[in-house]
Amino acid sequence: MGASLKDVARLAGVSVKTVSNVVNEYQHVSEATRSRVQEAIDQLGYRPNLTARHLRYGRSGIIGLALPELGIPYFAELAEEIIGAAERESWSVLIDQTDGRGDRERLTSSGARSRTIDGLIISPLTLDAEYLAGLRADLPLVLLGEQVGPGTADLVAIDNVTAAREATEHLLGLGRRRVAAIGDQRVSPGGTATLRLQGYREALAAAGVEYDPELVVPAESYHRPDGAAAMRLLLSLADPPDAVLCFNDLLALGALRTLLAAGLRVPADVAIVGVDDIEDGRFSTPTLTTIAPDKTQIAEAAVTMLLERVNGLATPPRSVTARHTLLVRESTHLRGLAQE
Amino acid sequence: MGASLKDVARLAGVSVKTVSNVVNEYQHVSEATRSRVQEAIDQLGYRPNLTARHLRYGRSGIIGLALPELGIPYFAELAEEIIGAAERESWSVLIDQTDGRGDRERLTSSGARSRTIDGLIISPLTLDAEYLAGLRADLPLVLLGEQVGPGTADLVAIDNVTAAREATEHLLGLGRRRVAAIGDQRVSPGGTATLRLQGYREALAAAGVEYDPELVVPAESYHRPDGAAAMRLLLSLADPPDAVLCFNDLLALGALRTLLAAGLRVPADVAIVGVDDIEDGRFSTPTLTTIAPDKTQIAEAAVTMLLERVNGLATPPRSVTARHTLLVRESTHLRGLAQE
DNA sequence: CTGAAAGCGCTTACAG
DNA sequence: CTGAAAGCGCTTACAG
Repeated sequence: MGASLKDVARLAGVSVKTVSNVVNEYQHVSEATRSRVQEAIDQLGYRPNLTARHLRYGRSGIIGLALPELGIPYFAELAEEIIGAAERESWSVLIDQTDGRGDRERLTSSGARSRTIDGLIISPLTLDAEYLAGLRADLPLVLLGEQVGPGTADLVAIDNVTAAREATEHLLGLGRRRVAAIGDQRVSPGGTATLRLQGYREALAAAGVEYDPELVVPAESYHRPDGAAAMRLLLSLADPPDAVLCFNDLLALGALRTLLAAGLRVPADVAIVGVDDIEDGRFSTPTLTTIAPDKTQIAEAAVTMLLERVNGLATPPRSVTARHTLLVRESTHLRGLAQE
Repeated sequence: MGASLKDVARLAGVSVKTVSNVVNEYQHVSEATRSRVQEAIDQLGYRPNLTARHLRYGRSGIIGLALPELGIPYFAELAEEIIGAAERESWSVLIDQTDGRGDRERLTSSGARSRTIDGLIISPLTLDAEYLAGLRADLPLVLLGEQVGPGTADLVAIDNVTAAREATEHLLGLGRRRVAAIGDQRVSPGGTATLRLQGYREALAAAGVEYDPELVVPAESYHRPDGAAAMRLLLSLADPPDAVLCFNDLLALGALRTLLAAGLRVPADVAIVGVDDIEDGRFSTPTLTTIAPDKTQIAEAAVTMLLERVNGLATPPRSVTARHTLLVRESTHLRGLAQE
């Protein structure tokens, strides 16, 4: 295949060490030697073998990114940011999709446990403890969005309670009093859904609106069809909602579809807020009001913390709270464009 | 850090070769030896070092996937399929984003040229020749969607001419005669856009409708804002269109937004067709008629062809034409749900 | 059925 | 400023 250091050394008539010095741009190589070596490199089309370099260094230069699925825009957008942040530090990213049919199979077949990664950024949204247990014990880990067990690893997340409270306050501020919530999940006790539900309830309580369990609809997953189905359920109530907080934008877009298909007006009849700020919501009709997490900040914090761990940092687990912003768009704004 | 084969061998009182035999499940290891070795493995928590294995084998077990950006749903969905197909063959996927600000910088900084990959699947939609030139000459390559130069590498794509012709015929079949096209690009002569434009023109010609260059609007990139802007341009014409073929779904969703915001009805006033069948179009209002490429087939063909090359196959470049289907939804179907 | 040794391509003390 | 040698952890002929 390709030429090795040894080949270059032979051709240039120098030692392997000298070639290595040139390749790695070390000082103290005479100009004459350097150019002779460079010539040999060009002539042979030599390229360093990173695998060998990694073996020597005891690391691969690759970090893993474990996500439920890239088909969910929020994760795709986040992956984009994380790959960018990692590349800026000269690291590569290997993506592992964890959701869908057969977590276990995939875990085994892809050899995630012993795979060539120096660290892992993982979004545990739908991950069971089993997945984590299957990982190398010494693998540096950063959790995205959600704690798994107490103080397991570094964490970066937005303040979910506050975010949900602000979104709900916004809906209440429009004068709505039948505010529903879509996306409840009881899988993980301290999970995202639980925190968002808490924020929702805090806002209701502060406004003196009674909490009605009937208005809280769970979602098995956070895709558009789940939101659509949940909204159909809410519309079938004797006293249906006039506003909905959806725990992500995909649920909100599904709910929106159900409302429009039922001939209802958004936001005139029902106002909607989502979470994530995916691009879809900026071009739907009506456009979608949402809580926008600072994805760039999340990606950069995750990569920074992970690389610190990879480089040997040994402090107790840390936690970064990323910024979030409520973006008011047409789905809650009566003078919006597409009101008809 | 972790234990090596040597450590296990020492603890079990056997040679390294024997441990390797056990780990790789070779025949001809006595049951007694096997269990003794297995015990040592468990005790030390030994895991094979893949980097070393890869160095030995002369390959990394990793393939690269170079895409414009994951933020474009079509690419995210395709990446999902490709990662899945690769994992089924026990290969990992490293993603390289090529678009956006500073292709060149990223190419250099990420070391794509010498990176640890055994082969590359690349979607050259927005890639310049420079990127390809920067790659290892001996790197097995599969192109996605679009040829770059004649017979450069294996290719998998749908029949773009036929797909565009069918979509246009569908619009003409609704009785529309002012059929616009959004997404023209003159960057690459034999590129996707050129082929789709050709199919569009063939359909017009076959229906005896005169080709009006005014109705063909270029798009610099294929995002929602490009589609929205192009549609605004079309609406400003003296004789605006009553149907639009968009060269991808994102353009179509952008165009849809412009139409609805302008108070027009879709499809009553203007019918729309896209290409890609991304999930967004299944939940927009109205839902989006589209050409659906068989993404699973594309992913599997690409991975299969690439791995064949990696394994030494040396035939001339091959070409796979993937299936596509026209999915008729509300944006061209008058009796659709959300007509109001 | 098992062992001792070479080598994948690199870097890094250790000499000179 | 440059060389010779060891070693990262693995697999694979080659012996026995």
